[in-house]
Amino acid sequence: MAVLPTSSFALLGLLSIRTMSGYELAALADKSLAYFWPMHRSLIYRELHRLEQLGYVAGSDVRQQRLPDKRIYRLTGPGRAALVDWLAQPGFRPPQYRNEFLVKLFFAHQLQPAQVHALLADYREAVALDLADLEATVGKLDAIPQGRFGQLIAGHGMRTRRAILEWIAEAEQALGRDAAAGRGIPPSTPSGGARP
Amino acid sequence: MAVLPTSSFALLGLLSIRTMSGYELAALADKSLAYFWPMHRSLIYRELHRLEQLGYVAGSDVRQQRLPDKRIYRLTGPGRAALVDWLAQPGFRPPQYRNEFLVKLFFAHQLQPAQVHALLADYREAVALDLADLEATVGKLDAIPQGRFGQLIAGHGMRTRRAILEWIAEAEQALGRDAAAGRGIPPSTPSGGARP
DNA sequence: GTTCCCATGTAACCCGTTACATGATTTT
DNA sequence: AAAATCATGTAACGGGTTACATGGGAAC
Repeated sequence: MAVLPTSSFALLGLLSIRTMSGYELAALADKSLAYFWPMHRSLIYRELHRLEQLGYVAGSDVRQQRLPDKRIYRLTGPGRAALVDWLAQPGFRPPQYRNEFLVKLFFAHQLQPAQVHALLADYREAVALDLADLEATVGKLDAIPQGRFGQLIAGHGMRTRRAILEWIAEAEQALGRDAAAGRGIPPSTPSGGARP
Repeated sequence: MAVLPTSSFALLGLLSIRTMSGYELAALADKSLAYFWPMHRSLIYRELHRLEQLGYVAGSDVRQQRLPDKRIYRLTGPGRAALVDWLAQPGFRPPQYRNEFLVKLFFAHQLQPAQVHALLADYREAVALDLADLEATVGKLDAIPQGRFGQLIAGHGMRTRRAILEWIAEAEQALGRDAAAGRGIPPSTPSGGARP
Protein backbone atom coordinates (compact mmCIF):
# COMPACT_ATOMS: atom_id res chain seq x y z
CA MET A 1 0.00 0.00 0.00
CA ALA A 2 1.72 3.08 -1.27
CA VAL A 3 1.61 6.24 0.78
CA LEU A 4 -0.71 8.63 -0.94
CA PRO A 5 -1.58 12.25 -0.29
CA THR A 6 -4.95 13.19 1.12
CA SER A 7 -6.17 14.40 -2.25
CA SER A 8 -5.94 10.89 -3.64
CA PHE A 9 -8.29 9.56 -1.03
CA ALA A 10 -10.57 12.52 -1.48
CA LEU A 11 -10.89 11.51 -5.13
CA LEU A 12 -11.46 7.87 -4.26
CA GLY A 13 -14.17 9.05 -1.93
CA LEU A 14 -15.87 11.11 -4.59
CA LEU A 15 -15.67 8.21 -7.02
CA SER A 16 -17.34 6.04 -4.40
CA ILE A 17 -20.43 8.17 -4.95
CA ARG A 18 -20.55 7.63 -8.68
CA THR A 19 -18.37 7.29 -11.74
CA MET A 20 -17.15 10.61 -13.07
CA SER A 21 -14.71 12.31 -15.40
CA GLY A 22 -11.93 14.54 -14.16
CA TYR A 23 -13.87 17.62 -15.06
CA GLU A 24 -16.95 16.43 -13.21
CA LEU A 25 -14.84 15.51 -10.21
CA ALA A 26 -13.41 18.99 -10.16
CA ALA A 27 -16.86 20.53 -10.36
CA LEU A 28 -18.24 18.38 -7.57
CA ALA A 29 -15.19 18.85 -5.36
CA ASP A 30 -15.42 22.57 -5.84
CA LYS A 31 -18.90 22.57 -4.35
CA SER A 32 -18.18 20.28 -1.43
CA LEU A 33 -14.66 19.34 -0.41
CA ALA A 34 -13.20 22.63 -1.52
CA TYR A 35 -14.34 24.33 1.67
CA PHE A 36 -11.85 22.31 3.66
CA TRP A 37 -9.74 20.59 1.01
CA PRO A 38 -9.41 22.54 -2.23
CA MET A 39 -8.10 20.74 -5.30
CA HIS A 40 -7.20 22.27 -8.63
CA ARG A 41 -8.21 20.53 -11.80
CA SER A 42 -4.64 19.87 -12.83
CA LEU A 43 -3.98 18.07 -9.61
CA ILE A 44 -7.07 15.95 -10.08
CA TYR A 45 -5.99 14.81 -13.52
CA ARG A 46 -2.54 13.91 -12.32
CA GLU A 47 -3.89 12.01 -9.34
CA LEU A 48 -6.30 10.12 -11.55
CA HIS A 49 -3.40 8.94 -13.69
CA ARG A 50 -1.61 7.67 -10.63
CA LEU A 51 -4.68 6.04 -9.15
CA GLU A 52 -5.27 4.26 -12.43
CA GLN A 53 -1.69 2.98 -12.49
CA LEU A 54 -2.21 1.68 -8.97
CA GLY A 55 -5.37 -0.06 -10.03
CA TYR A 56 -7.51 1.94 -7.62
CA VAL A 57 -9.61 3.40 -10.39
CA ALA A 58 -10.41 2.24 -13.90
CA GLY A 59 -10.89 4.73 -16.69
CA SER A 60 -12.59 4.36 -20.02
CA ASP A 61 -12.71 6.77 -22.92
CA VAL A 62 -16.01 8.26 -23.96
CA ARG A 63 -16.44 9.86 -27.38
CA GLN A 64 -18.52 12.98 -27.59
CA GLN A 65 -19.46 15.01 -30.63
CA ARG A 66 -20.43 18.42 -29.31
CA LEU A 67 -17.98 18.38 -26.41
CA PRO A 68 -14.39 17.19 -26.23
CA ASP A 69 -13.90 13.49 -25.66
CA LYS A 70 -13.56 12.58 -22.03
CA ARG A 71 -12.41 9.75 -19.80
CA ILE A 72 -14.66 8.55 -17.03
CA TYR A 73 -13.32 6.77 -13.99
CA ARG A 74 -14.87 4.23 -11.68
CA LEU A 75 -13.69 2.99 -8.32
CA THR A 76 -12.30 -0.56 -8.35
CA GLY A 77 -12.33 -3.12 -5.57
CA PRO A 78 -8.78 -2.39 -4.44
CA GLY A 79 -9.60 1.30 -4.65
CA ARG A 80 -12.54 0.94 -2.33
CA ALA A 81 -10.45 -1.16 0.03
CA ALA A 82 -7.77 1.51 0.12
CA LEU A 83 -10.40 4.14 0.79
CA VAL A 84 -12.06 2.43 3.73
CA ASP A 85 -8.67 1.48 5.10
CA TRP A 86 -7.64 5.12 5.06
CA LEU A 87 -10.93 6.22 6.54
CA ALA A 88 -10.78 3.76 9.40
CA GLN A 89 -7.21 4.60 10.27
CA PRO A 90 -7.72 6.96 13.21
CA GLY A 91 -4.87 9.43 12.58
CA PHE A 92 -4.94 12.51 10.40
CA ARG A 93 -2.68 15.39 9.58
CA PRO A 94 -3.21 18.32 11.90
CA PRO A 95 -5.24 21.08 10.26
CA GLN A 96 -3.24 23.70 8.43
CA TYR A 97 -4.19 27.30 8.83
CA ARG A 98 -2.34 29.77 6.67
CA ASN A 99 -3.55 33.28 7.04
CA GLU A 100 -1.67 35.99 5.21
CA PHE A 101 -3.84 38.66 6.77
CA LEU A 102 -2.58 37.72 10.21
CA VAL A 103 0.99 37.93 9.00
CA LYS A 104 0.37 41.49 7.92
CA LEU A 105 -1.38 42.27 11.16
CA PHE A 106 1.53 40.87 13.09
CA PHE A 107 3.74 43.59 11.66
CA ALA A 108 1.03 46.21 11.59
CA HIS A 109 2.79 48.47 14.07
CA GLN A 110 4.70 49.70 11.03
CA LEU A 111 1.45 50.93 9.51
CA GLN A 112 -0.76 53.88 10.21
CA PRO A 113 -4.02 53.22 12.04
CA ALA A 114 -6.11 53.94 8.98
CA GLN A 115 -4.21 51.32 7.01
CA VAL A 116 -4.75 48.76 9.74
CA HIS A 117 -8.44 49.51 9.70
CA ALA A 118 -8.51 49.08 5.95
CA LEU A 119 -6.83 45.69 6.32
CA LEU A 120 -9.38 44.64 8.90
CA ALA A 121 -12.23 45.82 6.73
CA ASP A 122 -10.93 43.76 3.83
CA TYR A 123 -10.65 40.77 6.07
CA ARG A 124 -14.20 41.16 7.34
CA GLU A 125 -15.49 41.42 3.82
CA ALA A 126 -13.64 38.31 2.72
CA VAL A 127 -14.80 36.27 5.69
CA ALA A 128 -18.36 37.48 5.40
CA LEU A 129 -18.42 36.55 1.74
CA ASP A 130 -16.99 33.16 2.53
CA LEU A 131 -19.60 32.60 5.21
CA ALA A 132 -22.43 33.69 2.93
CA ASP A 133 -21.17 31.28 0.29
CA LEU A 134 -21.15 28.48 2.84
CA GLU A 135 -24.63 29.29 4.08
CA ALA A 136 -25.91 29.35 0.54
CA THR A 137 -24.40 25.96 -0.18
CA VAL A 138 -25.54 24.27 2.97
CA GLY A 139 -29.05 23.78 1.67
CA LYS A 140 -27.92 22.02 -1.47
CA LEU A 141 -25.86 19.38 0.24
CA ASP A 142 -28.74 16.95 0.44
CA ALA A 143 -28.22 15.95 -3.15
CA ILE A 144 -25.20 13.97 -2.01
CA PRO A 145 -25.47 10.78 0.05
CA GLN A 146 -23.06 12.42 2.50
CA GLY A 147 -25.88 14.80 3.33
CA ARG A 148 -25.95 14.14 7.02
CA PHE A 149 -22.23 14.62 7.45
CA GLY A 150 -22.30 17.44 4.98
CA GLN A 151 -24.57 19.42 7.26
CA LEU A 152 -22.29 18.74 10.16
CA ILE A 153 -19.22 19.79 8.23
CA ALA A 154 -20.87 22.95 7.00
CA GLY A 155 -21.54 23.72 10.64
CA HIS A 156 -17.82 23.46 11.28
CA GLY A 157 -17.12 26.05 8.64
CA MET A 158 -19.87 28.35 9.76
CA ARG A 159 -18.90 28.24 13.41
CA THR A 160 -15.27 29.08 12.71
CA ARG A 161 -16.15 31.89 10.34
CA ARG A 162 -18.63 33.40 12.75
CA ALA A 163 -15.98 33.24 15.44
CA ILE A 164 -13.67 35.18 13.15
CA LEU A 165 -16.32 37.81 12.54
CA GLU A 166 -16.74 38.20 16.28
CA TRP A 167 -13.00 38.54 16.61
CA ILE A 168 -12.95 41.24 13.95
CA ALA A 169 -15.53 43.25 15.88
CA GLU A 170 -13.46 42.90 19.02
CA ALA A 171 -10.29 43.87 17.19
CA GLU A 172 -11.89 46.95 15.69
CA GLN A 173 -13.05 48.06 19.11
CA ALA A 174 -9.62 47.51 20.60
CA LEU A 175 -7.89 49.40 17.83
CA GLY A 176 -10.47 52.15 17.98
CA ARG A 177 -9.85 52.62 21.68
CA ASP A 178 -6.13 52.80 21.05
CA ALA A 179 -6.53 55.33 18.31
CA ALA A 180 -8.71 57.47 20.54
CA ALA A 181 -6.34 57.25 23.48
CA GLY A 182 -2.99 57.72 21.83
CA ARG A 183 -0.98 58.56 18.82
CA GLY A 184 -3.42 58.00 16.08
CA ILE A 185 -6.24 59.20 14.02
CA PRO A 186 -9.26 59.70 16.25
CA PRO A 187 -12.10 57.30 15.52
CA SER A 188 -15.28 58.38 13.80
CA THR A 189 -14.05 61.80 12.79
CA PRO A 190 -15.88 62.29 9.53
CA SER A 191 -13.19 64.30 7.75
CA GLY A 192 -9.63 63.40 8.60
CA GLY A 193 -9.00 60.01 7.01
CA ALA A 194 -5.86 59.27 5.04
CA ARG A 195 -7.83 57.17 2.58
CA PRO A 196 -10.10 58.69 -0.05
CA MET B 1 9.78 44.63 -7.65
CA ALA B 2 9.72 40.89 -7.95
CA VAL B 3 6.67 38.97 -6.80
CA LEU B 4 7.60 37.15 -3.65
CA PRO B 5 5.76 34.60 -1.56
CA THR B 6 4.34 35.52 1.81
CA SER B 7 7.13 33.75 3.64
CA SER B 8 9.66 36.19 2.23
CA PHE B 9 7.84 39.13 3.72
CA ALA B 10 7.37 37.27 6.95
CA LEU B 11 11.16 36.98 7.16
CA LEU B 12 11.66 40.62 6.28
CA GLY B 13 9.23 41.44 9.05
CA LEU B 14 11.12 39.36 11.58
CA LEU B 15 14.38 40.93 10.51
CA SER B 16 12.82 44.34 11.05
CA ILE B 17 12.79 43.46 14.74
CA ARG B 18 16.47 42.67 14.95
CA THR B 19 19.31 41.08 13.02
CA MET B 20 19.28 37.30 13.22
CA SER B 21 20.72 34.12 11.77
CA GLY B 22 18.59 31.61 9.92
CA TYR B 23 18.47 29.38 12.92
CA GLU B 24 17.35 32.19 15.20
CA LEU B 25 14.74 33.23 12.67
CA ALA B 26 13.37 29.72 12.64
CA ALA B 27 13.24 29.62 16.42
CA LEU B 28 11.47 32.96 16.68
CA ALA B 29 9.06 32.18 13.87
CA ASP B 30 8.20 28.90 15.49
CA LYS B 31 7.02 30.71 18.61
CA SER B 32 5.07 33.44 16.87
CA LEU B 33 4.23 33.31 13.19
CA ALA B 34 4.00 29.54 13.14
CA TYR B 35 0.49 29.61 14.56
CA PHE B 36 -0.82 31.12 11.36
CA TRP B 37 2.14 30.90 8.99
CA PRO B 38 4.47 27.96 9.65
CA MET B 39 7.87 27.95 8.01
CA HIS B 40 10.41 25.14 7.98
CA ARG B 41 14.04 25.93 8.51
CA SER B 42 14.99 24.78 5.04
CA LEU B 43 12.58 27.21 3.51
CA ILE B 44 13.97 30.02 5.63
CA TYR B 45 17.51 29.40 4.47
CA ARG B 46 16.47 29.29 0.84
CA GLU B 47 14.46 32.47 1.17
CA LEU B 48 17.35 34.22 2.87
CA HIS B 49 19.55 33.41 -0.10
CA ARG B 50 17.03 34.89 -2.45
CA LEU B 51 16.44 37.96 -0.32
CA GLU B 52 20.14 38.56 -0.18
CA GLN B 53 20.43 38.31 -3.97
CA LEU B 54 17.64 40.84 -4.23
CA GLY B 55 19.45 43.15 -1.86
CA TYR B 56 16.63 43.07 0.67
CA VAL B 57 18.83 41.62 3.38
CA ALA B 58 22.58 41.69 3.94
CA GLY B 59 24.33 38.75 5.52
CA SER B 60 27.69 38.56 7.21
CA ASP B 61 29.55 35.52 8.42
CA VAL B 62 30.22 35.12 12.11
CA ARG B 63 32.89 32.73 13.35
CA GLN B 64 32.12 30.74 16.46
CA GLN B 65 34.34 28.30 18.31
CA ARG B 66 31.95 26.18 20.37
CA LEU B 67 29.10 26.35 17.87
CA PRO B 68 29.11 26.08 14.09
CA ASP B 69 29.82 29.27 12.21
CA LYS B 70 26.74 31.18 11.30
CA ARG B 71 25.56 33.94 9.02
CA ILE B 72 23.54 36.77 10.44
CA TYR B 73 21.25 38.87 8.31
CA ARG B 74 20.09 42.42 8.65
CA LEU B 75 17.32 44.22 6.84
CA THR B 76 18.51 46.72 4.24
CA GLY B 77 16.82 49.92 3.13
CA PRO B 78 15.27 48.38 0.03
CA GLY B 79 14.22 45.43 2.17
CA ARG B 80 12.37 47.65 4.58
CA ALA B 81 10.78 49.51 1.69
CA ALA B 82 9.57 46.24 0.19
CA LEU B 83 8.20 45.19 3.54
CA VAL B 84 6.17 48.31 4.24
CA ASP B 85 5.01 48.37 0.65
CA TRP B 86 3.69 44.85 1.04
CA LEU B 87 2.14 45.63 4.39
CA ALA B 88 0.34 48.69 3.13
CA GLN B 89 -0.99 46.96 0.06
CA PRO B 90 -4.53 46.18 1.18
CA GLY B 91 -5.01 42.81 -0.54
CA PHE B 92 -4.06 39.42 0.81
CA ARG B 93 -4.45 35.81 -0.17
CA PRO B 94 -7.64 34.32 1.23
CA PRO B 95 -6.94 32.11 4.23
CA GLN B 96 -6.30 28.48 3.45
CA TYR B 97 -7.93 25.87 5.60
CA ARG B 98 -6.90 22.31 4.94
CA ASN B 99 -8.46 19.85 7.31
CA GLU B 100 -7.89 16.20 6.64
CA PHE B 101 -10.18 15.25 9.49
CA LEU B 102 -13.11 16.86 7.70
CA VAL B 103 -12.28 14.96 4.54
CA LYS B 104 -12.57 11.73 6.48
CA LEU B 105 -15.74 12.86 8.14
CA PHE B 106 -17.20 13.75 4.78
CA PHE B 107 -17.03 10.10 3.79
CA ALA B 108 -17.74 8.78 7.26
CA HIS B 109 -20.98 7.11 6.26
CA GLN B 110 -18.75 4.26 5.14
CA LEU B 111 -17.58 3.82 8.72
CA GLN B 112 -19.15 2.35 11.79
CA PRO B 113 -20.40 4.75 14.47
CA ALA B 114 -17.67 3.76 16.90
CA GLN B 115 -15.01 4.62 14.34
CA VAL B 116 -16.57 8.00 13.73
CA HIS B 117 -16.57 8.67 17.44
CA ALA B 118 -12.94 7.71 17.64
CA LEU B 119 -12.16 10.15 14.84
CA LEU B 120 -14.01 12.91 16.63
CA ALA B 121 -12.24 12.14 19.88
CA ASP B 122 -8.87 12.38 18.15
CA TYR B 123 -9.88 15.67 16.65
CA ARG B 124 -10.98 17.07 19.97
CA GLU B 125 -7.73 16.04 21.55
CA ALA B 126 -5.69 17.65 18.80
CA VAL B 127 -7.63 20.90 18.91
CA ALA B 128 -7.57 21.04 22.69
CA LEU B 129 -3.83 20.55 22.69
CA ASP B 130 -3.43 23.22 20.08
CA LEU B 131 -5.54 25.63 22.11
CA ALA B 132 -3.63 24.89 25.29
CA ASP B 133 -0.40 25.57 23.46
CA LEU B 134 -1.74 28.88 22.24
CA GLU B 135 -2.97 29.88 25.67
CA ALA B 136 0.39 29.03 27.16
CA THR B 137 2.18 31.14 24.60
CA VAL B 138 -0.06 34.15 24.79
CA GLY B 139 1.54 35.42 27.96
CA LYS B 140 5.04 35.38 26.53
CA LEU B 141 4.27 37.51 23.53
CA ASP B 142 5.14 40.74 25.29
CA ALA B 143 8.83 40.13 24.70
CA ILE B 144 8.27 41.15 21.10
CA PRO B 145 7.52 44.71 20.05
CA GLN B 146 4.48 43.33 18.24
CA GLY B 147 3.06 42.59 21.66
CA ARG B 148 -0.15 44.49 21.20
CA PHE B 149 -0.94 42.89 17.88
CA GLY B 150 0.33 39.59 19.17
CA GLN B 151 -2.37 39.53 21.81
CA LEU B 152 -4.96 40.34 19.21
CA ILE B 153 -3.73 37.62 16.90
CA ALA B 154 -3.63 35.06 19.66
CA GLY B 155 -7.24 35.93 20.27
CA HIS B 156 -7.99 35.04 16.67
CA GLY B 157 -6.50 31.61 17.16
CA MET B 158 -8.23 31.02 20.47
CA ARG B 159 -11.63 32.08 19.23
CA THR B 160 -11.51 29.78 16.22
CA ARG B 161 -10.28 26.84 18.22
CA ARG B 162 -12.92 27.31 20.88
CA ALA B 163 -15.51 27.46 18.16
CA ILE B 164 -14.25 24.12 16.89
CA LEU B 165 -14.47 22.60 20.35
CA GLU B 166 -18.06 23.78 20.58
CA TRP B 167 -18.74 22.25 17.20
CA ILE B 168 -17.25 18.96 18.34
CA ALA B 169 -19.60 18.85 21.31
CA GLU B 170 -22.51 19.54 19.01
CA ALA B 171 -21.37 16.90 16.55
CA GLU B 172 -21.00 14.31 19.26
CA GLN B 173 -24.52 15.01 20.45
CA ALA B 174 -25.91 14.78 16.94
CA LEU B 175 -24.13 11.51 16.25
CA GLY B 176 -25.11 10.17 19.63
CA ARG B 177 -28.78 10.88 18.92
CA ASP B 178 -28.44 9.14 15.58
CA ALA B 179 -26.80 6.15 17.12
CA ALA B 180 -29.50 5.93 19.75
CA ALA B 181 -32.26 6.24 17.21
CA GLY B 182 -30.98 3.88 14.57
CA ARG B 183 -28.44 1.41 13.50
CA GLY B 184 -25.59 2.01 15.87
CA ILE B 185 -23.99 1.82 19.22
CA PRO B 186 -26.18 3.41 21.92
CA PRO B 187 -24.71 6.56 23.48
CA SER B 188 -23.50 6.87 27.03
CA THR B 189 -23.33 3.19 27.78
CA PRO B 190 -20.63 3.13 30.43
CA SER B 191 -18.90 -0.03 29.22
CA GLY B 192 -18.82 -0.26 25.47
CA GLY B 193 -16.40 2.46 24.42
CA ALA B 194 -13.66 1.65 21.96
CA ARG B 195 -11.28 4.11 23.63
CA PRO B 196 -10.04 3.94 27.22
C1' DG C 1 -19.37 38.02 -36.11
C1' DT C 2 -16.30 38.89 -32.34
C1' DT C 3 -16.17 37.92 -27.64
C1' DC C 4 -17.00 35.36 -23.87
C1' DC C 5 -17.88 30.89 -21.56
C1' DC C 6 -18.08 25.62 -21.43
C1' DA C 7 -15.80 21.26 -21.29
C1' DT C 8 -11.73 18.90 -21.45
C1' DG C 9 -7.23 18.33 -20.62
C1' DT C 10 -1.38 18.96 -20.59
C1' DA C 11 2.98 21.16 -19.15
C1' DA C 12 5.98 23.86 -16.26
C1' DC C 13 7.08 26.00 -12.10
C1' DC C 14 7.98 26.59 -7.20
C1' DC C 15 6.88 26.66 -2.36
C1' DG C 16 6.88 23.73 1.38
C1' DT C 17 8.23 19.24 3.26
C1' DT C 18 11.33 15.49 4.31
C1' DA C 19 15.69 13.63 4.50
C1' DC C 20 20.66 14.16 5.10
C1' DA C 21 25.04 16.11 7.38
C1' DT C 22 28.11 17.52 11.35
C1' DG C 23 30.68 18.51 15.40
C1' DA C 24 30.16 20.17 20.24
C1' DT C 25 27.67 19.78 24.58
C1' DT C 26 24.65 17.89 27.77
C1' DT C 27 22.11 14.00 29.63
C1' DT C 28 21.39 9.11 30.96
C1' DA D 1 30.27 5.74 26.72
C1' DA D 2 26.05 5.79 24.33
C1' DA D 3 22.28 8.61 23.38
C1' DA D 4 19.90 12.68 22.97
C1' DT D 5 20.02 17.72 22.07
C1' DC D 6 21.84 22.03 20.23
C1' DA D 7 23.21 24.95 16.58
C1' DT D 8 23.96 25.32 12.09
C1' DG D 9 23.01 24.36 7.50
C1' DT D 10 22.38 21.61 2.29
C1' DA D 11 19.96 18.56 -1.01
C1' DA D 12 16.14 16.22 -3.08
C1' DC D 13 11.31 15.26 -3.66
C1' DG D 14 6.57 16.25 -4.66
C1' DG D 15 1.95 18.32 -3.98
C1' DG D 16 -0.36 22.26 -5.35
C1' DT D 17 -0.55 26.36 -8.29
C1' DT D 18 -0.28 28.87 -12.58
C1' DA D 19 0.02 29.04 -17.34
C1' DC D 20 -1.02 27.01 -21.84
C1' DA D 21 -4.04 24.63 -25.42
C1' DT D 22 -8.47 23.81 -28.06
C1' DG D 23 -12.73 23.67 -30.40
C1' DG D 24 -17.67 24.14 -30.05
C1' DG D 25 -21.67 26.78 -28.33
C1' DA D 26 -23.78 31.08 -26.24
C1' DA D 27 -24.11 35.88 -25.71
C1' DC D 28 -23.84 40.67 -27.13
